Amino acid sequence: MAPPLRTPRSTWVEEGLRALAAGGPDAVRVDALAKTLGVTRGGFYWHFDDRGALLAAMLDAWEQQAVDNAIALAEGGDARGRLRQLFRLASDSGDLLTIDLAVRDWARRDPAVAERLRRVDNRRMDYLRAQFAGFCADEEEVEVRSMLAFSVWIADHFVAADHGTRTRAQVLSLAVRRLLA
Amino acid sequence: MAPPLRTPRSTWVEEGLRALAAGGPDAVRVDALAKTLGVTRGGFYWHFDDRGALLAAMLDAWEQQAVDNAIALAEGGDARGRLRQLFRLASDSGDLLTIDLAVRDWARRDPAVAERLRRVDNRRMDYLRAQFAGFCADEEEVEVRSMLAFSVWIADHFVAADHGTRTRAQVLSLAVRRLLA
Amino acid sequence: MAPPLRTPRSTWVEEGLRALAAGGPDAVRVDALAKTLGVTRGGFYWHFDDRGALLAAMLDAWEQQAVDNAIALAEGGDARGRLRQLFRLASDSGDLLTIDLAVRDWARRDPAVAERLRRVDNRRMDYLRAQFAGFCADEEEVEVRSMLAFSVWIADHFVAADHGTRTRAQVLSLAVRRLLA
Amino acid sequence: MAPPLRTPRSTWVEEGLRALAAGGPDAVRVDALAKTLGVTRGGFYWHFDDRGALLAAMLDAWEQQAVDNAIALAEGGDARGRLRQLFRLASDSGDLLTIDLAVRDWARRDPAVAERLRRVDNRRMDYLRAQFAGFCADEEEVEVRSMLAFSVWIADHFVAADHGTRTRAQVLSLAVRRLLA
DNA sequence: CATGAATGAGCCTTCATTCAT
DNA sequence: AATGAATGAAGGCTCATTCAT
Repeated sequence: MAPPLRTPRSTWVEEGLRALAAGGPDAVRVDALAKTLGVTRGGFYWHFDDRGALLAAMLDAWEQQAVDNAIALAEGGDARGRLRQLFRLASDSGDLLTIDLAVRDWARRDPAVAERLRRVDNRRMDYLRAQFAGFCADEEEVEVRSMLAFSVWIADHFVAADHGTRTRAQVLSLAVRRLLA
Repeated sequence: MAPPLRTPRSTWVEEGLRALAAGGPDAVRVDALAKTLGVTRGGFYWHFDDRGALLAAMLDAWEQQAVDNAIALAEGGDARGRLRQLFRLASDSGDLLTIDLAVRDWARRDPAVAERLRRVDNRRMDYLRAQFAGFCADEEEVEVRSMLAFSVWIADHFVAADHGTRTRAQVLSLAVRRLLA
Repeated sequence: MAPPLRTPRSTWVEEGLRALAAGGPDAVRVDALAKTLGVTRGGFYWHFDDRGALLAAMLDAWEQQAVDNAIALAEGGDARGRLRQLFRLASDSGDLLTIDLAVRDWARRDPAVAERLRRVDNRRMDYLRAQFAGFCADEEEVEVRSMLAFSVWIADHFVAADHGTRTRAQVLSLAVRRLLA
Repeated sequence: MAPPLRTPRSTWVEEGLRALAAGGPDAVRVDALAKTLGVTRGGFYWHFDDRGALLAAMLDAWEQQAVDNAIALAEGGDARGRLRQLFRLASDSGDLLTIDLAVRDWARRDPAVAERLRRVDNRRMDYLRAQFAGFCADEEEVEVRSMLAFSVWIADHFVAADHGTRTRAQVLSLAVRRLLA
């Protein structure tokens, strides 16, 4: 909020990702960002050729973070522990996840974004497969469980239904127990 | 394409839903629709107070369809058969599903839309629960399976990952077999 | 200046040509025209797809006028009389001529404009040739005189030099006498 | 292209004239020049108060060159030879001429430029008169021929018409022969 | 002399909306 | 119901200019 004398490129990217998460790619408007950053929109064009260049930079940053994040989560414990940890973090780390959802939606309309998303999702699935393979001999079983796990993770933020007397977290935890059996 | 002399309200709604599916709520632009319908925007304002009124009407129409559709799918066979049928149709009925995804994304930004989505999703989950209860005694088990099924259905259209030597359809079918066990 | 309730397309074209004459193609700015016409720039886009469409329409209008004008000047008298008339009018009809000069300059930077200019100039030269051929047997002589006449006409508005004790008009008239000899 | 460690004032002026020739005064943009010179616009403002100062300096340089050039062309031979030489060079020396045309056009919109152009054109006409007077007794004749010669020179670059079976150069040469008779 | 960064005015274009017919 | 035309608020981009370093 405090207008820094110099607004580095990265600041624009971060603010852009925030806007993306909040309102989708259409909400990434140059002067909206400028206003939020307390600078004028003219300065933006020092760092970026045009709005498209910002969107591209944002995708780069997101891809970077998404991968780094997956790697960071891998630390410590055994396979089951790592998976449990993954699910726990999924519910928490709001910011990264909201960006993820926004990118996922964006991908439905932009083939280039779809391609990047595929790259990231594949790396995540690879990681899931590696974990399930740690305690699950049948390769087919590994694939199905990985897919179910990933689906639950994604759908968690798109499904709006209630679960009667149980909370969503409870049902999730039951599902996880089954997947880790 | 053939411009009917009179363009009824419903035509605007249908075209609006098509635009929503293709590009999200921001793509529902009055003159874009008018151009597609081969008329000028003037007529629009005879049917609707403003753009917001169209969006509301679109949501009404979608809610109606989404429920009718779930009911229509219930026909014939036993519980397992109905669930299998559900999954089969989910992969096919492109149009309705694309609208569904667009609404789901829209809901993340608009509380009123979120509320409607919750209503619709709850009815769908109720239907799923009823089917699983048909061959599954444990209530907890019913809830978990319903949730997994719904998650897979939703995530199917958001996940971009590949499945190695298997196709997505194959993995899906393996997952369904497990859920129906 | 009085804002008419309806501003027809032709008004934009006329005002555009005025701006072109006064400041070259770069001076044909949408909101400058709008301000002059007393309307908002938004209305412009009802009549034209974009600024380029206006420039194209302006060129069409100019080509039309330039040709009609040359034909209109052909009326009455013998060949020498028509040529004298041409030179007389050239000095007077300020508006059309200023547009002509602006187009001529514009053509140096835009190949499409250059092509149109060539069309118009060729028709004018054809007309000059026809007149000189009326009293001049040698074809070569006709070509040279036509070229000199056209050159004098064009250069008249680009040459800034003085002529000592004589006015430019006097020297011009001497030159014309020689060309008509 | 090789960026000198120090970019002297004259470099900016030369590049400015190049831009003027290519696209008119509007094309003389500070950062466009900077980019071409491989430096940033910062240095520009060390040499010039503002854009206007550069334009003024460009005009100074052009006036200087235009006069030097006219004098340089005067060398050797008799009057007729010098005139022939003038016409020959006119067709060739592309760069200087293109600048000349751009200035001539600019003058139509800027009185200060018009004034400078008048000065330069007058010196050129004086030179032409001196040559024609070398073999032409009648003063009136001298004036008319000078004017025609200058007109042909100027118009040569503004007229777009064709000359049927003859090339423009051929018609020009015929015209010159007549003027030197 | 020069760079990196920013300002602010100005221009082009889009779009929801209004209104007379 | 619909057309033709216009308004006005955004929003994207360019460019002359300024300024700290």
